Amino acid sequence: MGESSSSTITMADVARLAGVSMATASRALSNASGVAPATRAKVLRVAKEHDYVVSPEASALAGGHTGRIGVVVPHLSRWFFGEMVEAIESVLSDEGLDTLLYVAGDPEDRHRFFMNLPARRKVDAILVVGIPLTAAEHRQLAILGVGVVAGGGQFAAYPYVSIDDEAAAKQAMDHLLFLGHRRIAMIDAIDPNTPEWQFDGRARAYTAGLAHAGIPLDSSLFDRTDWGSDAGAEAMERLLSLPDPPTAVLAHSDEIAFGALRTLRRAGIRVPEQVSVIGIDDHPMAAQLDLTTVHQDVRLQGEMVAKMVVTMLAGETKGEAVVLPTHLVPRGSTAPPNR
Amino acid sequence: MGESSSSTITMADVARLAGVSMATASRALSNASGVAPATRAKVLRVAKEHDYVVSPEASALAGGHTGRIGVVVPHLSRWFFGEMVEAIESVLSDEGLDTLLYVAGDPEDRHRFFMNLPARRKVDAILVVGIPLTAAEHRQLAILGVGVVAGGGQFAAYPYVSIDDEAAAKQAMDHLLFLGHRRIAMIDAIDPNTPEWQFDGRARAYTAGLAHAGIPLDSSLFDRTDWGSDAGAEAMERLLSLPDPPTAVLAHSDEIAFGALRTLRRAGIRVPEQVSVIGIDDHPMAAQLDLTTVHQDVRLQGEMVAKMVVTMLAGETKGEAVVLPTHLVPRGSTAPPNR
DNA sequence: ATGAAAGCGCTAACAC
DNA sequence: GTGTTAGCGCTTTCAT
Repeated sequence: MGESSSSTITMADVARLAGVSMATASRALSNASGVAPATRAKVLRVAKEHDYVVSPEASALAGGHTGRIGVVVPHLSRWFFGEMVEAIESVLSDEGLDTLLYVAGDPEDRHRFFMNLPARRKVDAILVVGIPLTAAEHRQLAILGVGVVAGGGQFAAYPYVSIDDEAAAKQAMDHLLFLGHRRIAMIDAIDPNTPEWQFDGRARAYTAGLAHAGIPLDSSLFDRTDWGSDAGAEAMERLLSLPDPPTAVLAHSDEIAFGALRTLRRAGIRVPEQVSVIGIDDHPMAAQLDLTTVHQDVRLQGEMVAKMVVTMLAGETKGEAVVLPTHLVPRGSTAPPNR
Repeated sequence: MGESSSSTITMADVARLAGVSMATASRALSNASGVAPATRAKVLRVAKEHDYVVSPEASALAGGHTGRIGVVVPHLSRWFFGEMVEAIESVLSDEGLDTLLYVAGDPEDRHRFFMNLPARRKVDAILVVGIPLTAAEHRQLAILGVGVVAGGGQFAAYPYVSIDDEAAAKQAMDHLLFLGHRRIAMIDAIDPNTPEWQFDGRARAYTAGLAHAGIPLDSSLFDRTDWGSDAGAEAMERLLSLPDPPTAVLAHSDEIAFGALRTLRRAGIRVPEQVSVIGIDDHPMAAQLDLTTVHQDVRLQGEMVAKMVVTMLAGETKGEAVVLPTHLVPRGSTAPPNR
């Protein structure tokens, strides 16, 4: 009854109670080798009886590692990242590692994160999700002096887990082309000033797909904007106000596609009869909205990238890169063109 | 050029380099009082020059606090929790506190979290989001020996920030009743075996609203299921197969409402002409789907609950509770009944 | 297999 | 205002 006098018990106490030295107690508790089974058992029993857990701070100070992994994401309110972090946390906690979360989405937070490095001396490794790093950021991360693994995007500099963005977008483009579309627009989430040589994979697949089909690129059909459904809605408005609107739209993501669908519905334009729309990601709401899209397994990516850091921590650092497959999910928002 | 020899510099080094004692260096660096401005400046300069940051482990060990807040959520892939955690992390990081994330949604994870208490000795406070605790869990949390603050739900035991669920659902019910509906169904996210005396606020508002309008409760119209749009879709199927289907549906959440809308659309039933649907939360996709709903400010809740722990840590522990207002957002999914 | 002892890097009394 | 001195609770050689 009542809380057991929560007066923190130390390892010294446990050692004494078990009739062994602190060294032995430490070995037993940390599951190290060189302890007689019987001794280990006794120590463990005493520890359990007194509800003892080692002080992570002291352990880290003396031992050199923190047992924490820093996870850096640009957002959490977007489904993709929430799902990813949920999967990562699940694996890490199974491994007895803690997740230290850093949200560094908008430019200001991002700058602060990479300049101040709040994770310094606090983590054993860093997991960067969905943030393609600049050279300067890459240099800053190196200061942390810990391993880095990346996920959910294309990163040459670190071991990573990702889909092939270009391949995914190609699957979407192939679908539209197969249906017979030739006047195809893309709404991309990318800075409008980005030069062609550093287009993201999805944009490259768009231009390549057109080129391959012998369709000249009409720059008015290549709309660059923000991510998010509002941006998608506005982009669709621009596309509709064109003298010769597209018969099909490839959205950089499902969320952008949602916005495009909204604009089309409000304009009274029927999908897919008058305009086809295809997204990428297979967001949970895509099924709801009957949006044709390209599926990627986000949860699996999170699990794999988390396992990758665990492996790295274990010292078996293979500088690997895992690329997960994607596939088309045909639904009701795409059909052959009527023009 | 190259990484500055990352050999970790200690406070002793900084002190020596600045020509002061470690104590003074410590005071200067921790922004404590009792240091001559000039001295402080010098220490700070030396520290910056050598790119020094204190060891959190050592500091925690000696000082007694960790600088970390444990944040416990049931999910992250759902918008509500992602948004909440994003807001919390934002405030905490502004305060120089780190966010230790724990996802304890499904029964198994939840049990493990509360039994093993992985956060023990690792955090200065705990923030529980969206998990109404059982008495046993409450007792377990006490073992942590740190302050607890709750958010996103109704919690009597701790200081908390939340909306008034009953009031929010009442706003929805009032709207439906005002429109003239009398055959109103509710799809609730609650275990079907829950006795009436421990209904959640939203369910209470439903039964109370009916009673107030003199409408007898038809238990076949009160559908209890899981959260999530799939559950909502299935519940709507059940409601449609009733001999006398409802003219309006109150969904426990927007996500459930999304599922209901899907079923209605697939059944070719027009909304709101034949059936009205109203949700609660004002999920970003609600606007997209033109769903009438009750708005709550999730981001603000996250910010406030985070500030509450900061206040608590500062010692000004007011056992307060903040209840944020909600309001109806009329959109196109509700209209007067036609039957 | 076990123990003794030396830190890990810092904070907090307590003196001066 | 600044310095001295104990620890904080553990891990880890190095002995035994």
